[in-house]
Amino acid sequence: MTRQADGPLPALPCACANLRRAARAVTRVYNRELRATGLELTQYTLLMALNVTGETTQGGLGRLLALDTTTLTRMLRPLTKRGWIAAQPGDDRRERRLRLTAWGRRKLGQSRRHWQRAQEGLRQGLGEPTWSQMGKLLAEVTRVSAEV
Amino acid sequence: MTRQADGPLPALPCACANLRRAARAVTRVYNRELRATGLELTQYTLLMALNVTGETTQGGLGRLLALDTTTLTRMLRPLTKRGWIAAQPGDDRRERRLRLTAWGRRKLGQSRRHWQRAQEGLRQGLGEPTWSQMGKLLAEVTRVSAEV
DNA sequence: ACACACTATATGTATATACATGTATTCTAG
DNA sequence: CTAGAATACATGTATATACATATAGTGTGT
Repeated sequence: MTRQADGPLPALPCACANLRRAARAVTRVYNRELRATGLELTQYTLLMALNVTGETTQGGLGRLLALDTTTLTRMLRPLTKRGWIAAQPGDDRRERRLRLTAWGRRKLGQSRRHWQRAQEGLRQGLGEPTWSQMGKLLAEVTRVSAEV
Repeated sequence: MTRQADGPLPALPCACANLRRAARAVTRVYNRELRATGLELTQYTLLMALNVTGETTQGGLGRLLALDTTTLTRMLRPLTKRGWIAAQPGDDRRERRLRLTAWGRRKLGQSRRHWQRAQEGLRQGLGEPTWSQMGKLLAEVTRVSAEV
């Protein structure tokens, strides 16, 4: 990306644009650290989420991440291909039940310290009060947007 | 998207994942309102940004939006195709100078009230103090992430 | 003027993301 | 039990996004 020396970026009139711009900027920070692992932030997120939930369905994962389930169909493909996530039909045979494989857990474990460098860097850059404010704020924004 | 009745989504351990999840949820709110206009939020954002800056270069627009300039090459294509944005080489002939056309300004004007419905809905849903907190917070997050 | 570093954008490739629609499966009213 | 509604996921299609690399243009030191 083209870097800049122009000081802080002016706020945009659109809250959504500001949010997406922030997401791009932050994603770059995390991806830079994760580069060494061969995982991208979004892929790390899927493994992390599955590790948190334990076995779940594609729809359940999509709801947790506020991701369209049909988007997940394709996002999961490279991860199942590489053997980090396993999928099999559930008792309700429309469902795909997803779980981390042993390899997936290992991959997640090996990548965690890289992820953590990014996360700690951001936390330090923001400072503790701002950091925890961000957590609360994002939860609230997501809640409000999802319930509309 | 699959809707949910599960109450608030649990926070994820990763700040970037939380940020991206919020961005997806909020983007859906805006896109729902913008649907009637034939513009998507990201396209509205480009028109809005060009309207704010006036004539600028592709690189300048990318820096403003924290978007890779090579990403813009393709994001701009449908908008120039439809005649809302005009591009021509600058005095420095490597540059593409971009500007809103009259049509583009009109399109932006016609779409503004739809955009505003989304923005006002979100603002009301969050309440004024949280709303302005969000503005400051996103500015800070973007600044910190961009300067690393 | 020239060689070389530097900059701005384009292209190749891969993933992320959503919506409309299709298909298989499950549920439910009668 | 069955017809039709509802659900879960897959596919088609379009845009969003980034990075590596290619190309063309600019600036600079000698």
